[in-house]
Amino acid sequence: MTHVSSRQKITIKDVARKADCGIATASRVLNRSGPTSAEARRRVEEAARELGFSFSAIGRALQSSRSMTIGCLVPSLANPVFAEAVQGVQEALSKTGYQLLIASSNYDGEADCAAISTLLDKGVEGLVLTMVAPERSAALDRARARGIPLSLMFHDPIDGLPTAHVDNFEAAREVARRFADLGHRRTAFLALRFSSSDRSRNRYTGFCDACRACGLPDPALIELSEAEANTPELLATLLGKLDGLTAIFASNDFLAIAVQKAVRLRGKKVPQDLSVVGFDGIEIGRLLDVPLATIETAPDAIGRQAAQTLLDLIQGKDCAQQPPLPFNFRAGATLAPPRPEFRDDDQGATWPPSVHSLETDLKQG
Amino acid sequence: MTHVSSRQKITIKDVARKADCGIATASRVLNRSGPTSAEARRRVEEAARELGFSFSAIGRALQSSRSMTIGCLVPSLANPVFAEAVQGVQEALSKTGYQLLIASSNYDGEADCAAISTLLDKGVEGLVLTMVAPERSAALDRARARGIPLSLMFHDPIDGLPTAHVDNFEAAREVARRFADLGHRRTAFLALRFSSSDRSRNRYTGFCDACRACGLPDPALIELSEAEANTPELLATLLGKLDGLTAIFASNDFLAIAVQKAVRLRGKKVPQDLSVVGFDGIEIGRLLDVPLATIETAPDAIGRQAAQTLLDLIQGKDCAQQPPLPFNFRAGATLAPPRPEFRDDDQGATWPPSVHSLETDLKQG
DNA sequence: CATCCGTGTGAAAACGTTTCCACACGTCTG
DNA sequence: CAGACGTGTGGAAACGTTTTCACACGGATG
Repeated sequence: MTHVSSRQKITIKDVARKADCGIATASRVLNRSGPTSAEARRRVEEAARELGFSFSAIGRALQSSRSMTIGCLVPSLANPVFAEAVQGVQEALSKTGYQLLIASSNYDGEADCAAISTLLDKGVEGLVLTMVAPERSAALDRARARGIPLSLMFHDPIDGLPTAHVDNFEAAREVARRFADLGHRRTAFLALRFSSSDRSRNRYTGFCDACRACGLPDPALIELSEAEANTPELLATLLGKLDGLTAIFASNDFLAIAVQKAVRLRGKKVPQDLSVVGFDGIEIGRLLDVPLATIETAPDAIGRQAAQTLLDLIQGKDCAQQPPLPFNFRAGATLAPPRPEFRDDDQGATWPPSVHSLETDLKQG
Repeated sequence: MTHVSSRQKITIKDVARKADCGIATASRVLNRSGPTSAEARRRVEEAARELGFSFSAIGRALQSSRSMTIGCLVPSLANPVFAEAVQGVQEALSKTGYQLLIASSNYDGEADCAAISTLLDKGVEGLVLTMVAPERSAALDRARARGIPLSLMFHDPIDGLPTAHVDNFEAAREVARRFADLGHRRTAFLALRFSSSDRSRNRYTGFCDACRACGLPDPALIELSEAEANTPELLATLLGKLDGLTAIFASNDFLAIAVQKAVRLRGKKVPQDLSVVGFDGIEIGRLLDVPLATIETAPDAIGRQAAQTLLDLIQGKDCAQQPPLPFNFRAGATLAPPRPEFRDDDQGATWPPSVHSLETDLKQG
């Protein structure tokens, strides 16, 4: 039944020799391509089975220039949103025989250029990308020049590249409207790596846009360092400086939960003293003591759509840009009206405070 | 500067022709292997630059049978623990020029066999695996027979295969001891996909072992279906049936947080009415209203260690099994002594209730 | 009986590399 | 000056496939 551990790789030549036929015939039988006699089929199949033969994808790729591999680049798999998206890509691909070659950039623009090059050299037939700066990336241009099918994830449409995304701008507007409806006026937008993420930026601009449309003053923009995001104490002192703030929109759920913690540290309460809304819709948000209000998205669906688009592209269909995937505002107890005394007060310090002074304050503190 | 979009792939032949030299020379220059004249170097390098040449990894792999690719199989990237581990593998590998080909099994033993075969066919030079059933997997045997370097993640040592793991058994014992020290007697162990995860099983046996050693009755074993895990209401009714239970050990943090939610749903409090300890040490646990007590592990470190071991193996060092990676009990407010009236009471129903009856109850409910 | 066709077959080219080998130069040694 | 040696060099083989091409064989058609 099982076979001796032949350290040496078995090739189709071995099969052909054992079946006493030409390589071409063996190939035809094993691939069910081209005509073969019943007798030849029998002999080849037996030989292949006995030898435990299986094709070398490398030889095959070289000859046919089809590697059956697609490349995927995300900033980091440590971020569950990206990990889920990759899982989605994986699922869509696994039914088709394609394999996934992955790379992560760690939010470094240089690194993701380099990664794309390496993937290209490996002969991937297509690329699913979430980049740091897709607007101008030399590697991306190289890929397009080579005619490699491309599909983006999470990015808003750029340059005619197909992308699977939710409409960050619209989603953020919805949050602003909810704040306005409840009577909030002094709001803030909280982001990590703001400058290196077009997703965060689009959420911010959408948020600002709708604030204006609703007659609210501009939101304060708070850009956190990693240290601040991971240390609720730092976040707490930072929040303390935002006088009169009643509602905060965090650009992901993890930050939103950190804000809740920071508020508790200051002896205040969510939502009475501060309303919080997150983004992403992670499952744990539901299970919290005060369930998190957030924008639900489905990263796995993004991955699946991106993969499907890529497959279509590879097959030559030139598919139009898909509409954005739906998002859903999930109500949660972290969002409520502000305390009455905070309604309609535009007295006191101007709003929003300048971001610059905030940062300076923080560095001093 | 940039070049026309030559749809056609540029090979080393083109470079050689343009530099007016043989292929061998071009190869030697570009690889800095073997001797070359200054003049040849100049011409080849210029030609390569002008043509925008880069090597085809496929051609290279075929010739040298070094694919510079390693395969990685995990149950699912939707589980942040595995995703982080893969990120760790990635990091360790990226410094070495290896690329990662990934596959996920969705907790299906058949699928992970198939995936290993595909990876093998793609010519991976090594495999980093977290499997459903590593004890006996045909594909795994094939890999060993072929002499492909293997390294496992999360599994306890089996069969002489190197593995990067934390000592699940020991970690679980520590939890039992903490329970005992605080005066808990009636405990339970909560797991998802218990039967298909040796990790959960080892935690359970360790937990049982230490319970006995501390003179506690055996813990109740609660094996959840996906539906129960995701629906706090179901979990709540389930908990209601466990009379006298004062402490529960969940085999991951997500379950532990779900338990907290379920307890709240029943109008009870953690830790006063039920102590909860999780496993994994996810960051969010710290930020909860009642911070989660848990066993901290470092999945990325597991990934890095597994990758490093594999690299060593590939380079022919036969490295001994590494000791388990350290875990750390993280104290948290979800763990406290039981209410006094529950101390030392072995009256009432026998403990543990039979798992079977529990399940039946649930199906009826 | 000469042709034509369809079926099954195997040799060989091609895919892009690396590396072995042989060879053509010089320069040094005896 | 004959030989040995070192340095660059390019042709060609090899890696494992797929596919083109030519051919051989038999049966049907003129």
